[in-house]
Amino acid sequence: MAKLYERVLDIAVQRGFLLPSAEIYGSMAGIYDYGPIGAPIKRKIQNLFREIFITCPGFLEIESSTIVPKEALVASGHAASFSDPLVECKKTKKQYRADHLLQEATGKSWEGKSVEELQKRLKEHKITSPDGGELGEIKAFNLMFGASMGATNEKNAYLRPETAQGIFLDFKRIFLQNGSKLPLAIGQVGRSYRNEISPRQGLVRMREFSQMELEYFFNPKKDEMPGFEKIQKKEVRVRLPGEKNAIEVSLEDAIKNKYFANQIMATLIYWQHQLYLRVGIPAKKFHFAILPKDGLPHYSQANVDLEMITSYGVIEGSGTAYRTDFDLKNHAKHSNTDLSVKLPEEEEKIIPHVIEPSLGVDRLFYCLLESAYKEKSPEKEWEWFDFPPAVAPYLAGVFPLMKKDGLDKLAGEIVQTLREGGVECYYSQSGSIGKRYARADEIGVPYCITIDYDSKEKKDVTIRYRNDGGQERISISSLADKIIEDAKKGKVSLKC
RNA sequence: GCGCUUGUAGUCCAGCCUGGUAGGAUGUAGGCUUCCCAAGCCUGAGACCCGGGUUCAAAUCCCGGCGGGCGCACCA
Repeated sequence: MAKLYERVLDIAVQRGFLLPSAEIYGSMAGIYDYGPIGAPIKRKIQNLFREIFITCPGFLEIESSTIVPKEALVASGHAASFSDPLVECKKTKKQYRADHLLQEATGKSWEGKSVEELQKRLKEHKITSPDGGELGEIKAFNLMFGASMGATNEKNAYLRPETAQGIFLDFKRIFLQNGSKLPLAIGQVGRSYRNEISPRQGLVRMREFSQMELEYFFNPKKDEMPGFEKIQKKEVRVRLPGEKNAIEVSLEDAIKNKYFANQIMATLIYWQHQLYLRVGIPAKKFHFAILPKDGLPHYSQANVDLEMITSYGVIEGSGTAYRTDFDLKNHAKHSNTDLSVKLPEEEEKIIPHVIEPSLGVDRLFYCLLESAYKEKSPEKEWEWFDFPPAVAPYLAGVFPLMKKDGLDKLAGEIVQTLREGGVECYYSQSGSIGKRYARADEIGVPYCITIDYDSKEKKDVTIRYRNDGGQERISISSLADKIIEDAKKGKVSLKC
């Protein structure tokens, strides 16, 4: 019995959700193209993020460059922490991290030390591999894609390993151009790149992937969130360090118990909870894991990971990090630029603190595929997707019962009417009507419109609902409004 | 990156062991059929992952590469 993820990924490629990138040249591991069906779904997920995280008054969206100068990533700590010193056991050919082996032997952390130093210490402590073999030379493996800008072979730039850094680099000008006050929230949706040693698990570990991030800059002395009282009783599922199961807890209690650093962090987590629900991930399939202090990334003071439960096991769908002033402080130092700000309420200039939710688009997309996937059943003898209308690739398919006698022409007019009425739809006249319904189910289209001989006389059509196969007769003039109205009912309530 | 395994039309699969015209199903395009949950008939287009080797001859045997799956390692 094949694993669910295997089947889902197969179907995703077969039905045009995903395409293997550069397939005619043999494909590339860890890189996928989004096909004609997948691309609109991804776009809709990203737009839901925008709707929830960026369209609030005072929230801004930017699009920064994907190439980042080397110095910026040295300052952010990525140049050091994204480079793994790997060493091979000559006997078993297994790879180990030199700094981890040293840490085991000496009890102290060797992270970020130079290859030369680690090599010296390995010899000094006469360290052998855990398999008992002799160790080879250390090779630095950089998780970032290097780039050479200009007429040089030197790697003087990198493809960004996260979208966040662009926001920090642009912060000063945006702050000054937008009222010079805090809080200030800047979001970004875009591609990031990590040169994974061995990409696996389809969309879970990719070399090129998309992120949705928001940097919420605030005065650390004023960490309230406007409007928090409206949502403080809302509950999210939280998993505590060392615990296996998640528990339901209200946002205000989560702050009291120090699971979340403050109201800002609690709000940004609640918005993620809403985004996942609106994309169609069932509440039981995800929760927020509180990271223990010693498990934090190099930039973070507090971290909450969104964990998704999938057939791969638990995978990380997002991270919410309290980055403090780490990034701005380091960029200020390395670039020799003053990134502190003068606020009306403060005597001295301060460096803003930042809380950042960082969401993986591709992982969320995958999780959606897996949770919407439906096996064959007595009701439907084919595999289909139960996408909420908000993220379905099309809202409707338009089919003439026969492709002659003017039915095709009338169907073409209805497609036009629907598009003008704001309904994304597609047209198909191939095969029997039942076959076209099945095809629509297979890519998760929620509504099918069929034009028959009566349609010409009575100016009405059949609308067919994906999930129960039910049909009703409806006038052409009210069709677009009816579909839009129905699609809205699939929505979870709005925030803000 | 290491080990095992795998690669044939858009998709699923046969052929490979034992070298000799690549076959089926499904999809797709066109035609016929007043077709509402993958109906039927006719016609057409469509494939041996890439490179090298052995051989008169390679989808088939051998080597290498690339991709997929599993295990190990790695996973900011």
